[in-house]
Amino acid sequence: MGLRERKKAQTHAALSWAAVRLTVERGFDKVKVEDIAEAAGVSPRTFNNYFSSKAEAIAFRHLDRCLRVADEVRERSGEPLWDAITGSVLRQFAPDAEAIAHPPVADAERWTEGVRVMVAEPALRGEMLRAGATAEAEIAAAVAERTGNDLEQDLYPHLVASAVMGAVNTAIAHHLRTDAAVPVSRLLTDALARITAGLSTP
Amino acid sequence: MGLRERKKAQTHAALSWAAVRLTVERGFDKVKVEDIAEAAGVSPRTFNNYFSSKAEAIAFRHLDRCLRVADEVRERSGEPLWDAITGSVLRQFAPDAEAIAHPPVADAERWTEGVRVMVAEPALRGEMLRAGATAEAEIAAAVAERTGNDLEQDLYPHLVASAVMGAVNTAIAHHLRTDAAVPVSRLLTDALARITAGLSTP
DNA sequence: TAAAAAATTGCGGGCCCCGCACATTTGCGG
DNA sequence: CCGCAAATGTGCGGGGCCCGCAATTTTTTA
Repeated sequence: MGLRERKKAQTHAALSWAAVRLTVERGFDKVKVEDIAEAAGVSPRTFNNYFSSKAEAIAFRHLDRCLRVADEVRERSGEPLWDAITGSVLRQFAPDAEAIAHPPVADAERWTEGVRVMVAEPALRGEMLRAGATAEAEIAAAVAERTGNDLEQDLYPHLVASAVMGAVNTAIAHHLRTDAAVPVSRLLTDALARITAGLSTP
Repeated sequence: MGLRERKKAQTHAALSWAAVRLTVERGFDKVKVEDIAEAAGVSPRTFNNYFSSKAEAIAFRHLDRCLRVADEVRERSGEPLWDAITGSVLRQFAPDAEAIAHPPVADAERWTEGVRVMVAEPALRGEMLRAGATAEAEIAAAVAERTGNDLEQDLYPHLVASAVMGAVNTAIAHHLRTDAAVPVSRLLTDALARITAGLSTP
């Protein structure tokens, strides 16, 4: 990867990180595109060269994580499908590598509360879900690749992808709803296990 | 219901129908809020008293259908859970009661093609998914009511709701992707059956 | 090092959405 | 049947988002 692409990726990350941080701190509609651009050190106009909306910039990190699940499922063709899926999901969502990779936030309490407010924002929920749907398509393709299904004609890979993203969303929502009484990893494994086993019996 | 509420419901329906029709005919970004308001016979300002965005107006009919599924699941407490779910879903989505209830479109070919373009619109996909998520919460509540689960603490009702909406979305997407070779009702029953049975085996 | 390709920026404009105040309509009790 | 309170519709104005376009700066390539 040349210097050019690396800089682009950096700007992408800087913008999306700034968008998330400011939104968590102040709330969605108290952050102007201008603020985000300034925090990332680019002009306001440049912001929209990278993201087509403020919401998209915020959802970008979520999209990225979900897409990595698809990639990992593709790579792990050695183990059984559902082991690969569960493993990939846990890797991306369990220890919340996010929090570690970035400048750790001073007040963790305030931060998670801000996140709660953020994900409740209607405008963002739509964009988050859209990110999930985009990733879902990739996961479906990865599954079809592994199982030999036809991505166009067969329902199975799409059902799997949809169920996986549904389980992930449900687990995360539960985690945010209850106060982290149960570790996310357990919620994720539980949810995925129940999906594979079938939901007919409570 | 008084005359007041009935008029409100009428305006709601008129606006959302106009929004859908114009969007299908011309494409999302060639329809201005002004156009929709005019087609519904109200002022542009009034539009935003009913819907907080153009996309929301278009997704409203989808939301309505999904919410009716939740209602019906609540009502049908006589039969087993999954029978109630499948039945409710089929009732709402199978014969596409939509097309019958409204002034039938002249050129059905052109219409479905327009719908295909419409649902591909990024701005709308987010809003559609958001509608699905809203309905999902209601369905989860309905399921919890029936099974005696705790809506806050238990994962099961949320998993069921998520899987159901996922199945519906997947089936509809499949229907739009392939050219109606298989009836929607069959796709829906198939998808739901596979969900309940478990997805572990292709 | 010069030319080509690509990214950033400023400007201008269209549109969306909302708050506010005012007009209009509706429901209700006398 | 009537007038009044409450709810709804409307016009105006503004803030903000997003994009097309063209000029400018930066990076790559020859």
